[in-house]
Amino acid sequence: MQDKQADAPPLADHEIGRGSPDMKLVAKLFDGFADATRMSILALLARRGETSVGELVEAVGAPQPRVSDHLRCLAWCGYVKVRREGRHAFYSIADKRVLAILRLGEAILQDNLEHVEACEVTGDC
Amino acid sequence: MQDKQADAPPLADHEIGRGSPDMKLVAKLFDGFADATRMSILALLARRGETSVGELVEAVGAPQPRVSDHLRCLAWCGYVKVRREGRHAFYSIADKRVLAILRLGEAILQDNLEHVEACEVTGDC
DNA sequence: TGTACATATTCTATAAAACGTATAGAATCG
DNA sequence: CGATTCTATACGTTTTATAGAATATGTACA
Repeated sequence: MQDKQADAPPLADHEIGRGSPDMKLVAKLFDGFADATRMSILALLARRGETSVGELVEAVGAPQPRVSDHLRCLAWCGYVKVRREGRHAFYSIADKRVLAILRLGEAILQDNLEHVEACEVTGDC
Repeated sequence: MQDKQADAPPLADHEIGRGSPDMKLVAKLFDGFADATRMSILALLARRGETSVGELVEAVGAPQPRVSDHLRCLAWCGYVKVRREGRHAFYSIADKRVLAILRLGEAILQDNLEHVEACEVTGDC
């Protein structure tokens, strides 16, 4: 177990939620990460780089319309970008900060695995 | 508009989603950030440091049971910790990586404000 | 020990989101 | 030009999660 308190200074007043102006938007944005299918897609793009929809469908194991739909969602958030070439569409991570968030999330998860797993069993939370 | 491609190298194979093992758990974890009430709570804790439930209720403007419920959720994820003192409960951010994620999320949002806002209007995504 | 206060839990209803199926658009190939 | 492939969209259904109200737990204090 490493030190969870390392790095990252406390937030200054001008950062985040001063009077909670756009908390709904921030939540909306993070919702992009809060789905297993989208996470699988992001993880694949993170490892493979630019990938076609067809390959993603095969790798994720979800029906094609669902993958397309989630890709559209991820594009709205600015997480992925698309390059079209003929009848193919190649997606890739559009913002490297997405990778940073994925890493942080995985790290937190590994330090709290038992808890989060238990939480999932109950359906609560 | 700054360079979104700065920092963060591409993910190595041993990182994230190798065969998509616990993508559901990762998604579950990020779901902690995907709610306006929870985001408000986290933002407040980030700025004020340790805060009692009562103060949070007043600051967030949500009914007390709801705040308590979301706090429980955040605690499950390991995002916040509680210190009990008499009949009071003082919550604080338990993991500074949470602050890092909040910052990254806000930064991405600011670069995609128009898009995400439009996305919210439709109810889609 | 009884009462007031602070926090946590339970339950039901409603709203949002994910799913599956069907289908439409667009481009290449025969 | 017809057929096939790849991707995107639309729709109805089901699940999930949030909100709200009522209530329980638990501590302090008179």
